Amino acid sequence: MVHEFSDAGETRLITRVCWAYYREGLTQEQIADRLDLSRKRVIQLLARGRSNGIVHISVSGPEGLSPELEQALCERYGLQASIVTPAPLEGGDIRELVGAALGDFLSNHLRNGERIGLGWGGTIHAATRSLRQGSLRDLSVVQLLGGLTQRARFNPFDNLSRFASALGADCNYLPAPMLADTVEQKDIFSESPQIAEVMRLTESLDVTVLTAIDMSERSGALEYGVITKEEWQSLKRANVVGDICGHYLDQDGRQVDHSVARRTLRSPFQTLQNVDRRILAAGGIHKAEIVRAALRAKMCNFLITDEALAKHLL
Amino acid sequence: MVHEFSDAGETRLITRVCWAYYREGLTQEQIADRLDLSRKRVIQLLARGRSNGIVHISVSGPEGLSPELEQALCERYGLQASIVTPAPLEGGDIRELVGAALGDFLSNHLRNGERIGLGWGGTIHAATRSLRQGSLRDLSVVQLLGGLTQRARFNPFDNLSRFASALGADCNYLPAPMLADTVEQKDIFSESPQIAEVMRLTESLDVTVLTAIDMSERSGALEYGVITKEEWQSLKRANVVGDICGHYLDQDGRQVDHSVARRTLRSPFQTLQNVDRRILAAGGIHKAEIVRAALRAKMCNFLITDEALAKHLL
DNA sequence: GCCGCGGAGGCACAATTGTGCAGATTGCCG
DNA sequence: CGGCAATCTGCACAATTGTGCCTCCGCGGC
Repeated sequence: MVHEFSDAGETRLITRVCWAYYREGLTQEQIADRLDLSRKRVIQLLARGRSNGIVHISVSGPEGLSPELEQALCERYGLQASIVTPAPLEGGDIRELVGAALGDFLSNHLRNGERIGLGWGGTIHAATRSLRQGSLRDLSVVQLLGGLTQRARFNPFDNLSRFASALGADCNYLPAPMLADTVEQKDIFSESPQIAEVMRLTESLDVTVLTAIDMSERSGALEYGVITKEEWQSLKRANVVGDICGHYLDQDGRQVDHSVARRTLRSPFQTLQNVDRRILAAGGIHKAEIVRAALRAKMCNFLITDEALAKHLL
Repeated sequence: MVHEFSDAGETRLITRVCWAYYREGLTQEQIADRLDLSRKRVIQLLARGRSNGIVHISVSGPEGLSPELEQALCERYGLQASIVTPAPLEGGDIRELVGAALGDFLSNHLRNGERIGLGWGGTIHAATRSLRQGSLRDLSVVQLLGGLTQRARFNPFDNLSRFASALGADCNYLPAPMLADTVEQKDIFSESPQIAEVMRLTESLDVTVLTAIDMSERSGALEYGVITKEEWQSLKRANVVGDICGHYLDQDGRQVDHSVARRTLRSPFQTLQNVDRRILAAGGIHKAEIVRAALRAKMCNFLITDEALAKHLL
């Protein structure tokens, strides 16, 4: 975490080693000999190459991963495309898998010069590790909702910076808390020139990458202290099933007017709806309700999810 | 080679296994247990997934593989882009490496619905193994020059069919010999409706994938019996340094009028020049002269090559 | 100068992967 | 029905890869 940006020579070496290993098919030992490195170091360089996107491994059949489910989701909910990752054979973190699929998808889907709005969460965090380096130029990334104060495991700021650095994109932070203490405070933030400027950027996005927060006990909202237990209970009483980038929805996809919602600093609903390509990535059955709500509200036209959730939605 | 197209269930299983291995990170043994397969079979399925593009491994730094050389080539020869693969650490077949880079590049570069003209040779053969499956739709591939009669290792027909099946593209064969016995014979072929129709297709290509044949002793032209030893000598005397898809050039990139050239059945020079994106993939210093000639003639605006040849060109 | 810290190399061992071989099974053909 | 060929399985072994541990070295603080 300390030297996020290692020097260029290092990157060079990683590329060379990864090429020799994955393309030329040499063994680690051969590479170590030829390049005069220890085998240990070769292993380490390979690992780094994999984790920062110099090496990119994608898996996809001719018609996608789970053709029927993908097809069915598209038809049922009027999506432009969807990706359904196979159910994990072994426990494993679903966010890793869905995130990997998201990263893959974005690597192929984005075009030079596009502006991307970014949500936050474990899924996006995982996606950064699957973004392919190179190829794309002049991207910029914009934060869609405020940050968290404490150093949580997944912080929108951290999310954004990793994502941007993986793509070599410009970074537009929204330097404000996700949830203000009062509506008045939120308004003060919103009206500050810096924040208003970033908000304006969200009016000309090419793509959004959205994430869903659910209201279950294991919800990230509680886990990372976005909201208090009391707020959580209050939201549940108001029939909220979760939120998409700070927009709280009931099970039919209607926005719920609630104190928490009014105090949340994020790009407005209409602005998000106007974006051409809206990608929602979420996995795990505990997110079924909120994802269904998002689909009903047409908040996304691309869905990336896992087999279990896909089946629940159909 | 027998069951080129294995049944869909097989493909399905491969995808599943590859996903579990490369994405979930399970060991082969775990996968064998969960899916009730022998470990041997898992290994085999993984290998098949890699070789037919279900699994795709790409290696590329943030600015490409050899940024300086790539940059320099673009400037010197007015290319839109170029890719230079690192020099192999160990012997190894250069065509495999350049071909892999070509496959990679095409996987990212092609767009839905495009029509691709295809040359032939070991490089293209290798590229088919690096084409990523899925993502692309409604492509079609057109053969740019005639085929060979004997079952050589790399036959344009074989090349084309592998390439097309890897991309799920339509296939347009040019059912005629690459080199006719006489000019009259060639004309008869050219005028036959079937062949004329395919030739017409080459007038509306979006992309061409060209290959260079050199005139050295180890040239593919001799190796695969395209031309006889006598013709080879005669071409050399006429200052021919090689050919690009049946167009024989001297070292300055001028077309050479020679009996062999006149008898070769291929898409005309002007037609090829009119194509928007013209990709030439060739590696190895023995191809330096013909590649330089091709660059001078502006036959390509994308070049994929290896480090050794790139340095020779600069 | 001394100490502690962090990174890199070397070594050894464990896990994983690749491959060859004998034997069983399947399906096809005569 | 028997034989044959192709394929799969289980097993064993070799190669490759991953990891922990110890040591050495350089560096900065005290």
